[in-house]
Parts: sequence; structure tokens; C-alpha cells
Amino acid sequence: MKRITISDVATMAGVSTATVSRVLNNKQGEIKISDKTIEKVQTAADELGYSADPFAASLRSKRSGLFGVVMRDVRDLFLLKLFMALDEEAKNYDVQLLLGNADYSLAAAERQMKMMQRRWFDALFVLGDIPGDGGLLNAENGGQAQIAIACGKRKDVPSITIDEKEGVRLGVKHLVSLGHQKIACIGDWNALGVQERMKEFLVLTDEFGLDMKDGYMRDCGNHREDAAFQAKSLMEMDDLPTAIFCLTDTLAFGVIDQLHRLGLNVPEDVSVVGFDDVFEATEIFPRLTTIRQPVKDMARVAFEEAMALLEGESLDEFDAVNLMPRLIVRESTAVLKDK
Amino acid sequence: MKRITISDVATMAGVSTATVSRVLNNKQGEIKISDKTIEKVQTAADELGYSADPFAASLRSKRSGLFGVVMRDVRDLFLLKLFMALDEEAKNYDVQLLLGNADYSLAAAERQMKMMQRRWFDALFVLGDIPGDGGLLNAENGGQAQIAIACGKRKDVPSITIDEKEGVRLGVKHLVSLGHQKIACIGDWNALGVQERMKEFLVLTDEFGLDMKDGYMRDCGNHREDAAFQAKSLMEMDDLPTAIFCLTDTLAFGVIDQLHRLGLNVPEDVSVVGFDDVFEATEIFPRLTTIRQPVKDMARVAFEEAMALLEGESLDEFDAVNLMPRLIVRESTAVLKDK
DNA sequence: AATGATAATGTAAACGATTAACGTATAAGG
DNA sequence: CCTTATACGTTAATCGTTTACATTATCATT
Repeated sequence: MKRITISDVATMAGVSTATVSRVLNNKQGEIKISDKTIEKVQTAADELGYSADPFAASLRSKRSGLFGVVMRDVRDLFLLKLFMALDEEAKNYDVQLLLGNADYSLAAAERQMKMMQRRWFDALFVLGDIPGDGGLLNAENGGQAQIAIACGKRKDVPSITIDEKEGVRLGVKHLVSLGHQKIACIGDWNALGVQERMKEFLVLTDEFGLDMKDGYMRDCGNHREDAAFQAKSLMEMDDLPTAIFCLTDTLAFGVIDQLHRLGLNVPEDVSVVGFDDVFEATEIFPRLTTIRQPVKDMARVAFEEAMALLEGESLDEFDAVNLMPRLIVRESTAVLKDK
Repeated sequence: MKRITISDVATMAGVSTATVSRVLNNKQGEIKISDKTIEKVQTAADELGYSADPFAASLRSKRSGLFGVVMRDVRDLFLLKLFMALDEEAKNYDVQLLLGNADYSLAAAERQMKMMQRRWFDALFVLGDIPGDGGLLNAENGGQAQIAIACGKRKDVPSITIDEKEGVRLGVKHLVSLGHQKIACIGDWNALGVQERMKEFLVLTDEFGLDMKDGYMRDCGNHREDAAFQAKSLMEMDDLPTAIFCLTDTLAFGVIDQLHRLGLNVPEDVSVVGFDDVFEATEIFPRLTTIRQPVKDMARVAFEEAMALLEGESLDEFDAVNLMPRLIVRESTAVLKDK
């Protein structure tokens, strides 16, 4: 069973292959073609069930219409949300988004990047911190637009970030405004963005004159059970915190689970603030007060930049785009009770 | 900046392009080439930093080395685990796995399938139920191998499933052996596989002569909060179940959360069994007793079939492969206490 | 009717690899 | 020394599009 090619369509419609190609690729109506030929070509194509060979098309045009996404951990709730936002945004362009996983190992990530830079993809979005700047080449990898999202400010590549400091500030201010002075903080020091948040928390601790005890700062992996473990240990301290700022929603979920298990109520006994505002934040009880990362905006900007890059605009106009997070108050925080 | 082509390498190495191509594609050592030329070509290629244009290569060879994955919901914990298993298995082959999301809408799924069948991908794995058989064409879509995994037995395409009935049986037998007679069951009737499980549960209910009350069967979406809601309502009944069989781990998580919130202990007060054995099953407290779907095997078989199909073997040898689930006993189930 | 402008279509050269078919050395066998 | 087989390379066709450029059709104007 032979493949149906463009020239089959051409002969059937009684026109040249060039015309067929024009008709079929002329979505925006940029090229003038008589209605009659459009009609002829369309019916011929439909009748034969023709669809262009993407390899041949891409070989010639140097464009695949494929955008790649790499992330370090497909199980990360925030990155997943970001991916979905990108996928949603992709619908506004004539582009297919494809996710290549990179399991958590550095080697896998590099292998992945190599493969994706091999030019299947017109553009490449890198989500969350990918180990080592070495993986990303210059933004013009043979015409491939590369954009780093949520992995800190980059020198090598246009990057989209949020103002982590502002995010932490929003959370702390919220808790302070509710009367909290004893605020514990849980985060993953190994994650670039979260590390920044932790540093800022320490700064604010001074600025707001919080009542910090040794052991209020906790470093742990970004998993529910890690956070649960930390929460337990936290609630065994002599001087209990009245609020816990989790630098990731995932951590907050673990913390809340644990508190419930300990017979403590959120927010009555302990207030909990998250960070990211993943989907699940509204799907738990109590619904989580958190700092929202503006994923829609991030996605929008990502595509704008990618498209601009593909249009040939030069890199240095972009620099790092820094978006503002927002405080979303829900039910996991409350005014501090008098003792 | 011009692209480096194979002929650049050829001239530099002082050989023909054909030789370069052979050297570079001869991973298995099938073709005999003298060590000297291999050496020459390799150094030339390295020096120039050459890597083949995938479009050109694929146009000629009719193979991209890309395998596509479509799933209905990237947030589904089980499908994600399955995807990761596939990704792991892909490393045994010289293949890159790419995930195209299909958000939950039927239209999106169809759009997705169309795009993926357009022959970027050598093979296509469809995970979980995709609406309407119409989406999947015959297994030989112009040489593209298509395989349906975890979406029921298919007529149109080779499919890989587990024995859902056996899975449910394992769970029920386990609970019964612990002395439970009042077993509630929560599942999502809209998900094909889960529907099958629910039906089987009803059958077993008779077979084991369980003490079923009206309202022990619950239908709800596959989300934690749905399950939490059902659990709450369940525990407000006059005649309380002593165990809850959740036909999905996700549902089990919601149920356990809720039970904790109600001040009930798992498994002391209520036993809970899940289904799927997702990663999170060991990351919660208590660790979840569940029915494990053999994702590794599923992935292995999927690739075996895909490869065979690509080798040109014919479809009918395959039929539906049905794998056996296993009971994994952890800490969320216990012997029924006397009242 | 000739002219020129403009619109619509056709021609054919890429695009950059792979691979079938076809040489040419070199070695082995007689 | 000749024949034949083997190992190693090369030549050139081919994959199915897109697109720069050439050509033809259409039509208003003089």
C-alpha cells in the first residue's frame, strides 16, 4: 500500500504540486488562490485522504511545528500545572507540545536535552531546575528557541521566573498580620527556586522580628512524607510554632496530613501556608492558603518569546522576565488564638 | 551560520557520505567497516560537532525513533506511573518517548490522536480510556504501530490489560480473610477499567455472601475530594462498613484523609484497600494495602509488541494481552476487631 | 490591437540524509 | 599468474515536500 503523495493529489486535481502545497498550507489566507483551484485541490485531497509527510515538509521548511518540554520530575505537581498551562496556550498557536520526561538523574536529563536539541523541535521549554547550566546551549541552537521557565535567572537563555522574594514576603506578611510570631519554615534546599525562598524567609525573620527558635527552619525533599516527618518533629518541640510556612504546596499537604494525624486542627491549632497554588490546593481540607505562581502568564510569555525568537528577533531584548506571585487566602490560615 | 552536513564530514574525513552514514548508524556492528575509516569518520564528526538532521534521516529511512504516548489526564497517578515505566523501558531500545497531553475533553483527545497519527511517531501508546474507538485506527496506520494500554480489550488494535476481575477478587478475599463482611466500595463508573471492577465487586458480594447495605456502593469522580466526600457520607450511615475498597489508589487517599479528619484510625477503625499501587501508596500513613498493576510487565510487553509490529509481523498474533495483578499487603488493613 | 500591470499557477531546484547497486583492492586458492 | 571471493568504498537514486523563480492568464488602458 503506497503512500499518497502530494503529486497524487496534484494529478487528480489537475494542478501542480506547488499549487497543492499552497492551498493546503495557506491557513492565514496570505497567498491568493482562486476559489476554483482551492475547491479542486481540497476535494482531491479529501478524496485521497491525503496528509503531508511531516518529515519531508520539515526537511524543506526547517520547521516542525513541534515544541518540546523537558522537566526534571513529571510527578512534581507544580511543574505539571505549568505544563498544562503551556499546553493550553499552545492551542493559540499552530503548535504541538510534547513532553519528554527526564527522570531525576542528571545523566538522564542531559541525555534528554541532547536528544531534544537535535532539532526535532522548533522550541524547547525547560521547566524547573535542570542540573548544570551546561545542558542548555545558547538560545540559537540552529534556529531552535530555548526558554527556561521557573529555573531561576539565566545568562545563557531567556528565562521566565517569578519574584520568589516577593512571594515569601506575601506569605510572611499574611501570617504576621494574623498575629503569628512563631513561624516554622519547611523547604527543599536543593531546589534552586525554593532555596531562594528559604534565604528570603531568613531575611524577613529579622525584618519582622519574628520569634524564631532553633529548629524552626527545616530542610527536606519535596515529598509529602518528608514534610510529614518534619511536621511531626516540629510538633514535638518545647516551643511550638503557631504557623508553618511550607515553601511548596506538596510539602504543605504532607504537613497538614500529619497534623490531622496528630489530632491537631488546621487552622485552629496551626496555620499552614503553601507556595505554588497547584490544583490540589483546593481539593484538600482545609483548602490551602498559598502563594500563587502565575502559570498562565508564564505560559503566555513563554510562547511570545519563543515565537519572537523564531521570527528571528535577537535574544538580548528579552532578558529575564520576572512575574509577580499573588497571595491566595483560603482556609488553612487563621488569626492566632490567645493562649 | 550554515548547518554542518554529512558531506562536510565526508570531505573532512576523506571518504564518501555513504561511508559516514554507515559508520554513524552502525551501532550494532552489523556492517563491516575497517577500524581506520571508523576512526577517521568519528574524529571528523566530533571535530565538526556534526549531528544528523533528523528530518532528512527520517524522510529517507521512514523511521523517526520517536514513540508517542497519549493519555487522557496527565494528573492521573496511575497513568503517570505507567508512563514512567514505559520511559524506563524505552532505554532498552534506541527510542525517545514523548508525551502528548490530551486534556480531558473528547475533542482535545481526538485532535491529539490525529496529530500523533500523522506519522511523526513510529509507534503510539494510548494509555487509559480514550473516548470512542474511532480515535484509533487500525494497527497499521502507514507503518505506525499503535497499542492500547490499560484501556480495555480492543478489537481495532493490540491491547494490554490487566485482569481487573482477578484484582478485585484479590482485594475482597483479603478483606474477607481478615474477617470483614461489611465492605463499602468506591469507584468511578465512567472509567472503563474501574467500571469493570465495580461490576466484579458486585458479583463477589454475592459469591462471598457479604453483608451489603444500600449505600455501600459509591460512584464518584477519580479525585481525592470526591472520595473524601463519599467517605464522610459513608461514615454517617446507620450501619457502618468496617472496610472500604477503593477501586483506585487516588480514591483511597481521599478516603484515608477524611477518616483521619473524622478522628477515625486506619486500619484500627476502618480498613482501606486501594487499587493500582501508585508511588504515593508507600508515601502516606498508613502505607496502603492495594492491588498492584504490573506496570513493568505492561511496559515490557508494549515495547515487544510495538517492535514486532514495526518489524512487519502481523497483528493477529497478538490479540489482547492480559496480565495478572497482585495483592500488596501493607498497613491500611487489619483484622476486624470484635465489637 | 498592443501594452503593461497584476494575479494565478507551473517548473524545477533544493532540503540532507539513507541505501541499493555497483566498483575496486586485497587476499586466498589452485 | 589467473580466478574467485571477500572486504571495504563509492556513486547516484530516492524520500516528499516547499519555494524561488519563471511563466501564463486576465483584464483595464491607451
